[in-house]
Amino acid sequence: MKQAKKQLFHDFIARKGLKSTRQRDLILDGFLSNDRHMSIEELYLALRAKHPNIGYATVYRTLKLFSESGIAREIQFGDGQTRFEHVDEGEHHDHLVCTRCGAVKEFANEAIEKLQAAIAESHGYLVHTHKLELYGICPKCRK
Amino acid sequence: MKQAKKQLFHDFIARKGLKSTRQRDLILDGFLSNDRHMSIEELYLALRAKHPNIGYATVYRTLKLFSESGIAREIQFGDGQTRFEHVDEGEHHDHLVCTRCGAVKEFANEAIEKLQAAIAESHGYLVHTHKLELYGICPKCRK
DNA sequence: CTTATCAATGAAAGTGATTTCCGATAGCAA
DNA sequence: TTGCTATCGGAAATCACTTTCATTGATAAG
Ligand SMILES: [Mn+2]
Ligand SMILES: [Mn+2]
Ligand SMILES: [Zn+2]
Ligand SMILES: [Zn+2]
Repeated sequence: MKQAKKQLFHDFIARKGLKSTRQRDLILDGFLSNDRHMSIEELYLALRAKHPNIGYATVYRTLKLFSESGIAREIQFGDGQTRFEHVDEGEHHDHLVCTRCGAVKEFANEAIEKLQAAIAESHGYLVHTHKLELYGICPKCRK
Repeated sequence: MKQAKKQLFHDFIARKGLKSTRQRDLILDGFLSNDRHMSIEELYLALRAKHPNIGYATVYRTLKLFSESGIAREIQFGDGQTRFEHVDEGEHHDHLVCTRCGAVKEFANEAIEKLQAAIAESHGYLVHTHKLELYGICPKCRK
């Protein structure tokens, strides 16, 4: 699955006539082997620990490429940091976010998805994305 | 209803020992008589047209006060601008946002709200807010 | 109706998170 | 191996707020 994403990204690189570079591979490895909801800075610092002179701008640009290639998606939990999560082919989920510790729980609910589609339909909108986030306190933080 | 909100805000001002100023009244009027989902800058520019030396910082601070007082709520549609919408006592709604022209349609769906509560419950989260936004193309933009 | 007091205001400076610029590097086609 | 450019990394620039500070003005006291 990690291999599949590497493959997808390499195909994307080739298709677009972009170059395969050491940095892109490092960043891809870092992204794929870390938490599913990392901010640019978190990934940058993690990579920086092993590769002292990788640039923030390169991490930033490469994450954008991951989004374009379809292996990542930008998310925004309202804490001022843009985060990126892994995208699995044909899968969709929404988020439960702990406002105390930042923990993120993913969930999928077919009934809600259907209701959303019906609402969009009834208002004549052609929906291409949606965002459903529940903010609260996680079980751990509730003690 | 517009009067009710003015009253609520004046009560808030009094309760907090804040001052009633010409600017706060102007901004309140501007906010109440405009679109329900304005960014700080949009409101600032609209006010500025009639009152050339009102400050951006004042609009900003006053909108925060509106939120505190309960007559407004901050929302974030992911376009990088914070928006403020009117709050009606005891009412809740979510949004359909046109990614072409920016049109916003409000909707409320009790079934979805119940499903959300059930999901939070099943994961042990104590939810205090949520965000549900459907992004797509509005009927007008679909032509 | 003054005056004194201190919150409120507006212009400008400061922040934090990107986003872009630019001279130096390094893939990769020839 | 070479030469052409895409990429890189560090720095500068942007953007959307957010705070600072000298001045102004709402209000309570006299
Ligand atoms: Mn996720
Ligand atoms: Mn609304
Ligand atoms: Zn938590
Ligand atoms: Zn539209």
